[in-house]
Amino acid sequence: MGLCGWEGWVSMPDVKHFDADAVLEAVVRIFWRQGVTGTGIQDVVDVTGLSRSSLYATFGGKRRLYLAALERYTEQRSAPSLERLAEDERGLPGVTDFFLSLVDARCSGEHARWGCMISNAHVGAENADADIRAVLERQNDKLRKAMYASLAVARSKGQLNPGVDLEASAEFLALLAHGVNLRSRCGADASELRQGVTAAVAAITAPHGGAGCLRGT
Amino acid sequence: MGLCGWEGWVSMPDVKHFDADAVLEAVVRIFWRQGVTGTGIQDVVDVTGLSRSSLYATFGGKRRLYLAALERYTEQRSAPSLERLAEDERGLPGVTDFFLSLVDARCSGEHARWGCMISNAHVGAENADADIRAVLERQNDKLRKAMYASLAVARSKGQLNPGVDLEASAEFLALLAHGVNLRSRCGADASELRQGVTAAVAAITAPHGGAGCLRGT
DNA sequence: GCTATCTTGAACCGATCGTTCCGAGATTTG
DNA sequence: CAAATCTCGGAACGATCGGTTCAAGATAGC
Repeated sequence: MGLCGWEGWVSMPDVKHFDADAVLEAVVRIFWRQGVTGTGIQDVVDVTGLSRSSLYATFGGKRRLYLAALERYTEQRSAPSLERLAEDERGLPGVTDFFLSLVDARCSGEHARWGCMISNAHVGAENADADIRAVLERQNDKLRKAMYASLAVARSKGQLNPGVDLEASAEFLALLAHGVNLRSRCGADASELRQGVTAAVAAITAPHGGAGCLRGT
Repeated sequence: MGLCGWEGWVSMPDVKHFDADAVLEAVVRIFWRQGVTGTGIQDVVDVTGLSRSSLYATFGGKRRLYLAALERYTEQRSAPSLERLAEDERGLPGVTDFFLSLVDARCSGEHARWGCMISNAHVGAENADADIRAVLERQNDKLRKAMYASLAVARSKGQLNPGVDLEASAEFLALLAHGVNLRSRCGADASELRQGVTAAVAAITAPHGGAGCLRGT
């Protein structure tokens, strides 16, 4: 913005007096918890500690601010676990781990009952914005593709029930993740959620050593 | 309110000039679409056609108004399909029908892309209210119990995979329904959602005549 | 120190928030 | 018709909304 290199010389009389990254993280947290309509600029001012003018000079406005926070969330919070899932070489155990750690993250620790910022954005008025909706759609694609990758590994390892459709099951597991995120906002028991996701993974598991196929007892 | 029968006589000079039920239905629709934080009293005035004073005299305030709308939604929109599911005697076909008609209702027709008012309320700031949260929890219980009932029928008919846990699977299908509701708000394809829910039901289906269990070809 | 640039807090803008109040008009009873 | 009572439209309440402006303070290079 200031150092656009006009013709050789440029002055830099002052620098930002705050850590823009730390500020954005605080913004993520409040939008994550309260949503965009539930959060006022004053709230953002309060949690970041900087002034309205600095906020607007740096980010531009509520819409741009939320968009920046949403992108940061996807990169820092969502993408890592999705990549871990997509690159997991274990198959179904990777899927199970994904869901169990999801339940943990949603029900305990610092962000308990906050849900997922992506899932939350599906419901709020923010989904009317095309740019925001594009982020949500892109992230949902990532989730589904990560699920598909792990399911494909599971198939190659013979962990999957023969009748399981990879594409459709990836979709259904993605929907399940959204359901977990949503229910966690209302204080759902972690054990209940664990039961649910465990049952879902068990349902697509091949009837080898696990449950199922026991006939006499 | 007016006819509390003091001492034999009571006056009734005027009656309400509007259909309270029709008004509440309009309130349901706007809260359903926009949520509680996204809807102003002015919006309610606009869609109902009556004035602020009548609104407050009849319902009491925004909180009470939303609560009344939420209860009406559960009775008129949610409960019927849940009861149909719970009393369905077909087993898994009943579950499939529930999900397919859910997808239809969420993706087409008058209320397309509105999601479910119950699911939506999980995300909004309204879930901080104890009374509202009680409604959400009660309704989620109904959903899970209805699923359980249909799964129990399915088991008795031998439609279920032997390893399927009724309780846990009811939970997982309830989560799936929330996922469908949530994704529909972002414009998810009906065909995608149908694929997902179909795969979920297929996963718990016994390997009889359907998919699965085909060994040679 | 001087100057240029950026940061920042405070004030202000029009609009909207949820809520309250009152007068005018409608309606039922005697 | 007259009296009593309720309804309801509209104005107005104070507070907060998102957004802008501006002068004073801080910081850099000269």
